[in-house]
Amino acid sequence: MSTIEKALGLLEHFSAAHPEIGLSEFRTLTGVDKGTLHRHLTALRNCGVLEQNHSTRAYRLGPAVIRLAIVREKTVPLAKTVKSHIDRISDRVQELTHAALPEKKGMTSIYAKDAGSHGTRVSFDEAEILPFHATSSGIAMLAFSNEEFVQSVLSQHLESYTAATATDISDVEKLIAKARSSGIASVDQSYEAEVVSYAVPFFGPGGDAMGTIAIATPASRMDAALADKCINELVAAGQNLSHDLSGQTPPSIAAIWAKRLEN
Amino acid sequence: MSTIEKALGLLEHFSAAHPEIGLSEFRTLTGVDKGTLHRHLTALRNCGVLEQNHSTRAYRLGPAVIRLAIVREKTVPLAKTVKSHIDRISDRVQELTHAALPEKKGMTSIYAKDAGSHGTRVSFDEAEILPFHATSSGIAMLAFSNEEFVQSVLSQHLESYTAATATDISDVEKLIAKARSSGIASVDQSYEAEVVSYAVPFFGPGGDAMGTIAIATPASRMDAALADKCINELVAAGQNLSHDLSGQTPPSIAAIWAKRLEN
DNA sequence: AACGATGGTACACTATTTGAACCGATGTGA
DNA sequence: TCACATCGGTTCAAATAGTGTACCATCGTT
Repeated sequence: MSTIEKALGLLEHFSAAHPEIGLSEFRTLTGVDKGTLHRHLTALRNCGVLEQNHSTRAYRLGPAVIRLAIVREKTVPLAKTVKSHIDRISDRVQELTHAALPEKKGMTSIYAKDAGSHGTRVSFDEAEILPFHATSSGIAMLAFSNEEFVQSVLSQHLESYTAATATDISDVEKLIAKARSSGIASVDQSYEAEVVSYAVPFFGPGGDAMGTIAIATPASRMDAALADKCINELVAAGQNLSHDLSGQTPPSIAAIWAKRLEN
Repeated sequence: MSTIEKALGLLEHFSAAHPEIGLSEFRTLTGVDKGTLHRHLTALRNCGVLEQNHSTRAYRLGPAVIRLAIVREKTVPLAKTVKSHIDRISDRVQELTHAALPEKKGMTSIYAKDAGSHGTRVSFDEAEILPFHATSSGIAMLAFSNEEFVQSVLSQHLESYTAATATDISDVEKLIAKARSSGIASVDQSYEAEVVSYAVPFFGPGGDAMGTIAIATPASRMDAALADKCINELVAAGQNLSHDLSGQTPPSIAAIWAKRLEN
């Protein structure tokens, strides 16, 4: 693996829950030698990708990533487009709705909205990492990605989060197969207890899945009527969002989705 | 220079005006060997920092930067804080107001607002790179950065943008000295003709300048009264913004600013 | 069909990266 | 106060990964 990939891999350890990481902590997180780590971290700091807390010397993400994100958004106005669809669904279904993009370790949510006024609601943070095998977003992504990527994900350790988490490769493959045939992924309390969710992918130019949109609700509130509503909204949004991003929905999925909306 | 820095340096070539860059174009931009470039670019692509246009094979910024920016913003809520101050100034002065952060090649604007309803207005793009020596933001930043950084900037070629651009080191140093003594930087049509601007830095914890806020107006509209208004707004915002970011304004500047606001 | 672009690849050479050992500062408990 | 632990950071010989030349494949154009 190139040093570039090793160094950039370090950035994956930063999250909203873990925004600053010191040298020693990095060593325990990664197992990489201290000297090497230090050189990588200072290189990243010199580029503005990281900066250091003056008092603790711990590293955190730096200002350079802001510019990159702005330029990216001007290049591919994904956040803006996604936002409008999520807002619409959230408004109509009155449940937590979010969009996520694939990263190495899982899907990372880039926007979430909960318009609901219910007493119980699903808690959720942007930039959270959602494991592929245990969340509807992850299954939806895997179901419409190339087999090579699926296998690389499934060959890693499949952590268990609740009693219902699928931790066997064959079980996850069943979820994937079901998502492929139905055009929609669903999981029942497999990542967080008392939370069920549905997800669909959206497609970019070239017909490959770019990311997912999902609805998560408390298990107690989910029934056949709500499930139907969620699925219809997601399928419609999957089509429209792909279209807005000048993407191409693969014909096979387009057919399944169209059939779903007829009913 | 480490390979990490070389590779990440490639990202500087992407901008809103130049969102996709092919291999050969990169070669002419950087002068780096094609083989090396290709390996660096694919490494960045593997990390999600870049992605490739399917049809043209050209590279553009990838989805990974979105997550990084979200996490960064959750770590240091700069954009949010800056936005509220810019909106306020823009509203009160009715002229184009923006905030910028230092990058290697110059200041990059992260947020801009033009509340003005005038016939003439300054055109402006976010993520634009503003050269240090020719813009008020750049001078404001240099004036309150360490001397080592100032010299590294001044020792590079100082491009001329208008007839009024300061291209001599000594001329730029005069602008810097003036900004240091007055607590505010100003340039008169030195980057774009018919545009004059004022800028102040804001400070982070540790008392070092994190970035700048600036007002730019058409030269025709600027007079002593408007200049006074701009300066007062900027100075007040420089103080407040530094405070909101839990930063420390260095005592010397704090004194100059306080004096300014007394009048 | 030859040409000139383009993006991408293979391999010998060598320069960069690596990691064990070391340094200095800070903090802590006996 | 002292010894000890822990922190971030540095050094330098050994080894690995990076480099650039040369070459290949594909696409459009002439």
